[in-house]
Amino acid sequence: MPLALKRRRAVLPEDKSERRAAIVRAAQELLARAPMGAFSVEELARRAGLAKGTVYLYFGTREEVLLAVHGEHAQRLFAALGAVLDSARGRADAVVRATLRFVRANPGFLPLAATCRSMLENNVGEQAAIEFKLALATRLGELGARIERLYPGRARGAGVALLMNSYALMIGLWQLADAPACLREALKRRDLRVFRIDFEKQLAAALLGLWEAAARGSGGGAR
Amino acid sequence: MPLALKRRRAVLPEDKSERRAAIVRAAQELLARAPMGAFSVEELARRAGLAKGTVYLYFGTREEVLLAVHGEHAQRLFAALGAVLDSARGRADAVVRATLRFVRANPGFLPLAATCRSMLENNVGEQAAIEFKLALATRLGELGARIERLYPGRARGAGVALLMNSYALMIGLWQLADAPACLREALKRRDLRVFRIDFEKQLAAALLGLWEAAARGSGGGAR
Amino acid sequence: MPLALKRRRAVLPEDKSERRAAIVRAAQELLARAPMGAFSVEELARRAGLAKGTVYLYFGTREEVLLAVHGEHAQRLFAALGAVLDSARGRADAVVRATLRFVRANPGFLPLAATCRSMLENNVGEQAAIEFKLALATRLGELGARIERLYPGRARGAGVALLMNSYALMIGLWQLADAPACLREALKRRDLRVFRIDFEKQLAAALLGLWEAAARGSGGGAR
Amino acid sequence: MPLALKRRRAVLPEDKSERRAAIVRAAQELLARAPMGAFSVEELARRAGLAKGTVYLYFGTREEVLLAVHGEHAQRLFAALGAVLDSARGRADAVVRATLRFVRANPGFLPLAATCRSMLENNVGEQAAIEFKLALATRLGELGARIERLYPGRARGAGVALLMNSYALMIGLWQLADAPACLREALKRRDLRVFRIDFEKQLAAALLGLWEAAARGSGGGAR
DNA sequence: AATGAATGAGCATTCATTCAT
DNA sequence: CATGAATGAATGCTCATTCAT
Repeated sequence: MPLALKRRRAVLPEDKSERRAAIVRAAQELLARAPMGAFSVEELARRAGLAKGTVYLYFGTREEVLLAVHGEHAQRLFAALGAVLDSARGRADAVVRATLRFVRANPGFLPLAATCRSMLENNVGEQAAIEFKLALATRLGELGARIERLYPGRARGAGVALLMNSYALMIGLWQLADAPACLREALKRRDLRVFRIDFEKQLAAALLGLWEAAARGSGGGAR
Repeated sequence: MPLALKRRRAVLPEDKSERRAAIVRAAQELLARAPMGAFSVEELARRAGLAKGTVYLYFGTREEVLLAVHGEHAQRLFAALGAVLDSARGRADAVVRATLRFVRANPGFLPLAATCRSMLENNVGEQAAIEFKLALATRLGELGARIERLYPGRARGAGVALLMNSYALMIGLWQLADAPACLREALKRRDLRVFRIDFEKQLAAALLGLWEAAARGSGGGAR
Repeated sequence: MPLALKRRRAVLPEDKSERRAAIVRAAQELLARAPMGAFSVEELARRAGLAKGTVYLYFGTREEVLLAVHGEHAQRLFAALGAVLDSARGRADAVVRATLRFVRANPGFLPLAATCRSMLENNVGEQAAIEFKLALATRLGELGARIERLYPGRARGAGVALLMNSYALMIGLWQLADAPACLREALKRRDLRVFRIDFEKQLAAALLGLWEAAARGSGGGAR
Repeated sequence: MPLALKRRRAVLPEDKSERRAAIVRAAQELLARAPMGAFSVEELARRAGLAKGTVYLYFGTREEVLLAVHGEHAQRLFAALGAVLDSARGRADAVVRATLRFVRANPGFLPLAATCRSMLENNVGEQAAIEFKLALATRLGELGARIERLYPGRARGAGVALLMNSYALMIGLWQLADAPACLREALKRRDLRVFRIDFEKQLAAALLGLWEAAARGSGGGAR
């Protein structure tokens, strides 16, 4: 005699992916509060209105949920960039503005992205990891190709490299710029002023350099 | 009732810092084997030939040991860059070569650097965090200033910004490029070839772009 | 990856409280062997045939288990006193005899009672502490009221005060009288004979004085 | 080459006992701040202006220091009672007043007394335990005898028993009455008002009953 | 005698994951 | 499918005590 009220079962495929999405959504909300994957599966399940075990029907491990969140972020970022490639024909300043807009609108993105690799390293099934990478790979390839078409004369692979360098700058600078709570106070000291980084400004400048160079055809064309 | 053959006591200040250094060294060795701070204090102490409690005489928490390792890495990197600014007058290709040489010679550097922020966030005393940042700040400031002298006409702060962007690129690209063990195999798939990144090549190209631009005076000069 | 032969699950509320009771019982057994809460949660769980983590499904901390044991003792003592108030109409000698009988039958009671306060101080959640006190408060109030009805003319609160004084005497005298192991031998010395206390005899005499006075109406009626 | 400034050596016996006393004094100060032996040997030594190791030249274990503090408290209490037996010829109300005055003046006394037995149980050498008890035994015997002389007609041992019962009441009631920090708030609840004990009032009443009965010759005369 | 560096036993607690119901 | 009770591995840190200097 089960005492708890069980959720209606998700039988249809669409119900299932809706449930899966609900979990990802709950994770995003939790991530917005406290940065980094600092929530328990218990919390996640509660927030999604499910039982702990149910989460494991849709995801293999806790980290796979985070990976899904990250994947969704990434898709959204790709979409934003794709849009700007269309609308602004890849003008560097437009790309940079779009990127910053995205970062601002998704406060959970950078903290999560910064820990993405250790997540994969730690506790993600091979299947899930491959699927994640696969989804990225496709979009990344497309986007890279479009960039190469916009900036003709670039080496094969220059578009993807540009995207990757941009991504690397974002997460790298964020790690540098986002002061941990325990240092908030100390950063006011004069001798630590080098670390009072205006993240957006510095990122904007760096990205601009990258994309303008790409547009002009100098540098960055690895691979 | 503690009872064991004890290490010779470190009474003099120089002995003490030698002992401290021994702990850092042991941590570096451990870090070389298994990536990321995946060693227990037990292991660390054993490797340093000390008792667990002794580690806590020299460091406040396990993470502070890691921070010290990272700090030492960073100093070494600064030294390498400083040398090349002297010898090669800051020529971009020399800087890039020195950077790659450093990265190759210190395999523990990037994995640790990539987790540095979450380390600070998690379990490091304010004191230790400040000292760490302080040591960096000084060197960073010096190095930045020297760069600005080499590349005249740059905005105030352009040197430090260049260094930070370089650092960000390094750790960002590494996170992107260094495939977790569980993906080694899968990366052979054709549809994942975008992620078969030649880290050194791509980093070299990106850094070159950055430093050449700085030398020329275009972009990157935030702050 | 947890893996073991698991206990049958306690799904129904009644099963759950049975499981909870099993833990308390195991603690009592352990307490009987070694005095004072000198057992690890590990031991406790093993004895209860559960995993360590399961203990924490039913209790918030190790100390809350001890508190539950103490609470049960106290309820039993109240029951014994209640019975004798009925059967012997509160005659002092009967109350005293019942008390001694209880103390003898529950060898773990006094050692635990004597440490009860420092337990609460140390590691008990507010919720658990309140529930514990609440359960006591009710019974204590009832019992006190009944005493006041038996010994008419007593001040409001005299019953509860009498019970508290009796309790205080019990644990206070026990602390004085129960020689620690390391003194067993030494107590044979002539010059320490003052400390060779016949606990039961002295407690009986003191309690008798207290209750007779209360019955007669002299003293003790604080609050 | 010892770098620290060492304290002047205590060579003469009087210097030694002065040093010992300094340690006890430091412990008392520490006990006044935070109740129960919640200070580390480190703190104790620092406060006494000594090194940790030095404490162990004068005391066998941390708990032996606490025992010495308790012993001193007890001697002081005995002195106070002795004085009042002289001055007031043992009048019950005077004894009670003196007791309360002592308790008020020595806020560390009751918390320490309440944990005294578990201290002896836990980590006190036999020698130290015997010496402690011996010092008490003598004074207790004397005081008991004087009481018996004041209240003639009492059984042999009635004086000591009265003192012990009084002591037991004190510490027992204190344990009952002194609400742990985590309950301060909750005690305001109406259903917990039984536990809002006015310690001094209840102790005074109980003690008065005890001593008046003793003076009159009824009860309490165990042993 | 005094110092303080070195020792290491000891342990509660969390929480991702499983799987019986 | 959904649930949530049960599991147990995993470990940083404290601090009383010792003893080389």
